[in-house]
Amino acid sequence: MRYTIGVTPPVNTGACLPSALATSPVFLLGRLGYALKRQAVAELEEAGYSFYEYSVLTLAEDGTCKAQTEIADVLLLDRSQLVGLLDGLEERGLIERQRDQNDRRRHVVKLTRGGRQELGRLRTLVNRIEDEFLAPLDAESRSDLFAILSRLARAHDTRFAVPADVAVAS
Amino acid sequence: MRYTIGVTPPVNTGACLPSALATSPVFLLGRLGYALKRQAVAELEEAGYSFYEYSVLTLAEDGTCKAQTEIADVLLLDRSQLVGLLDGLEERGLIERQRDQNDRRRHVVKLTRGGRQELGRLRTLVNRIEDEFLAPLDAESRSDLFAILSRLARAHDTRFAVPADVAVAS
DNA sequence: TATTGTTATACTCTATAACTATA
DNA sequence: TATAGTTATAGAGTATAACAATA
Repeated sequence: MRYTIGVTPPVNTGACLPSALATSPVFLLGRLGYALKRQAVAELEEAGYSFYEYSVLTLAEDGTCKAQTEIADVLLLDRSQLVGLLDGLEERGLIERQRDQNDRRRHVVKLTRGGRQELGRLRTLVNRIEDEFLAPLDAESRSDLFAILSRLARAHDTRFAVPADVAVAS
Repeated sequence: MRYTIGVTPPVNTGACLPSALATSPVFLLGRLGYALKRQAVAELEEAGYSFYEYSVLTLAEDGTCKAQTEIADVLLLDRSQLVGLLDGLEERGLIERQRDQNDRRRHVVKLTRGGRQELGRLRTLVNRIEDEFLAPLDAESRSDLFAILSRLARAHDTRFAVPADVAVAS
């Protein structure tokens, strides 16, 4: 591992980034995104899960994506990658695969009771990591950041589109 | 490649991310950082450079890091990785390695005139990509975002520390 | 013929260890 | 003995192609 926050503080060699890099949005956003995710990946791994497995459990709970292809598409990974992930989760009794009776090629992925419990644990873990990461910001800055990131995400990635009714309801 | 903005718009399969993921800072920040960097990586590659090569050229221009170990530390990559990068840049006449006369184990990395020219081209390229990425935001949101990201970066990564005098001067 | 889930394989990065020359 | 640069190797993660079952 090369870069984490919290667990392994970055080594201060005294050297600083040149401002041409330190003030570049690509560099800033790329580095922060990577650092935060790295931290989440590390702690999830300690808990026995990969970040993908956490994402898959979340998607299985949501239930909008039933078939494996849909799950893979939403998570931007290949169908073939998903197979091994689901195998592991199924062996641990966290999800179940059932044949879709309408189209027997498809598998419907369902979260088990145990899977729901584990997901709750993992979500608590991730929430704490996020809080720690955002700790240097006051409440207003946090909500500003969230609003701006959401706007960018919606503009660049249709998967972040918010169904209007849902947005109003919740 | 799985995820780019601009060049290859994300495929809209109609499926949306569950809000538990879409509203998660880890997911948002991770995804946006990855997407922006991915775009920069893709276009730099078309121009004949890797993102690391672009970073190395920038560092060589800055001149604060002279030895290879220092450059590697600041860019969070291993010394051994840097060797090949510098080989390629030197073959193309963009940088030069000279023995440090005070400590003959060390190499001093210098940007050549040609390297400076190329760096100018690449920086224009990266600036354009960043502008396109931030296009959905108004000027105030952009400066808010930049301020917040900078604060987070300084809090979590000492390499982003701003020497006080430099901060005032520029 | 096209699609779903699956399997097997290849390739790219990155991490690690070991070597040399200098200190 | 420790450090700078280098080289070579191994591993993780990902991309690609091909297969069987079903539509």
